[in-house]
Amino acid sequence: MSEETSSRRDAILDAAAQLFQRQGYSATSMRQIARAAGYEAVAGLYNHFPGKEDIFAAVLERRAPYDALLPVLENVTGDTAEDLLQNLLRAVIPIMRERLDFLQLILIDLQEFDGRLFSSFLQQVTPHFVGMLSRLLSFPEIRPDLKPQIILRAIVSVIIGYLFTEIAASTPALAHLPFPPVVGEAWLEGLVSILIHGMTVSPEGKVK
Amino acid sequence: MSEETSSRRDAILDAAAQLFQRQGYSATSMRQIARAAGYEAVAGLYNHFPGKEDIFAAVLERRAPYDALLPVLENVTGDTAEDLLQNLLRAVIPIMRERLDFLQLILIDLQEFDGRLFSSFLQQVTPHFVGMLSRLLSFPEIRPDLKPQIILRAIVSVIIGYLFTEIAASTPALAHLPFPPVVGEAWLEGLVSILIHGMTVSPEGKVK
DNA sequence: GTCTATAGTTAGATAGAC
DNA sequence: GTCTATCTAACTATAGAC
Repeated sequence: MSEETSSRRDAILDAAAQLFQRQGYSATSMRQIARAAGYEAVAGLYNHFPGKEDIFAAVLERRAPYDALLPVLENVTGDTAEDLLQNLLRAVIPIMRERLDFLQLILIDLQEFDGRLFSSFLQQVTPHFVGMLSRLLSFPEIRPDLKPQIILRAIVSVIIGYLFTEIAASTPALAHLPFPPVVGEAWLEGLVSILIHGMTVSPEGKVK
Repeated sequence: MSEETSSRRDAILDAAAQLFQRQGYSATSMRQIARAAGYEAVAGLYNHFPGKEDIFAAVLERRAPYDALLPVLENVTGDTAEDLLQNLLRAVIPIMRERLDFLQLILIDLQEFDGRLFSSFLQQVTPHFVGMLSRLLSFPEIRPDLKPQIILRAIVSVIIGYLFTEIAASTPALAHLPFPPVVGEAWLEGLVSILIHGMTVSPEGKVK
């Protein structure tokens, strides 16, 4: 494997990633990938990968945000539960937002390969998530009536939901809401605030 | 259009829906649809639909949960904001959970057709969602510092995130969490409670 | 390692008998 | 409306010259 071949390999993966995201897996042909990667003919691809599925697997592995995500889950801290949660979401959501391409690839994996590659991603990430969760639960102000599983699912749900509404918000269909647009970090801050404090103020000023 | 042809048409749509969900759009062939619908040959399909894209569009339209969703958004009420929110989520989430098939079809639409059909769905649903939101905002205990757009997005995010973690929870990769399983309605109740009250108890017993 | 050429298969769609 | 038969085009993958 010389330096030339590895840069060719990278060109293939970059081209394939773009095409898979735009068109899906089955709708993207080996010929399209070859041409986008600078080849005249399909056959060149088979010098680097055994087949189409292997290209997709390599693309997904390459785009997985392990490098950015795992250190955050390992190291995020805070003086209070609120502080920790804010630091977590303010770190994780921008990471995932910059990798919406990875999210799209995961969706393809769920449809075309029954989520096999996604499962392997989850198995590598969840232990780190659980470590973060135990630090969060050690704070006394966390409501004792909430089970850890439910807190974990709520956090993950908000992250996923935020990313999806981010995609949906870019479609023209949602341009007709009778509200002025909210820009930048305000979205994230509002969501964090709701997750931590809720959207209501209890009449007694006391929660539950 | 006799009764026979319309039942044939239904058979085609049911067969196509299953195949599209399992395999995606491009990976599902007209021949597969024809056989699953009881035809010996492909040509039979073209007596009912001009082409493959038209079959997919008809499938999506047929599976869209307008009938169950719109009345809920129109009519849901409550004595307090908490009551209204609980009633809303407890009605909407089971509806969507029973229609996870629709969610999968939407994902296909996002990949294969740039979300064109999803946009049309959103345009029909969002006005009803906004109507519900204005009733919610009329309650005095809703935190005045939260903008309506952010509350709306938080609600939608939680619904979407809940549905996705529902799918992810069914994969074997998540069977190894060091927690006992939570069953049934407890998931939903916990999520609603967090959305309304947050996951922390403020030290002063006062929000923000 | 990259090319030309092509094998072998399958795709969506159609013509015409019945 | 459903069938048999078939068209044209595209697909993944490979063999072999260079």
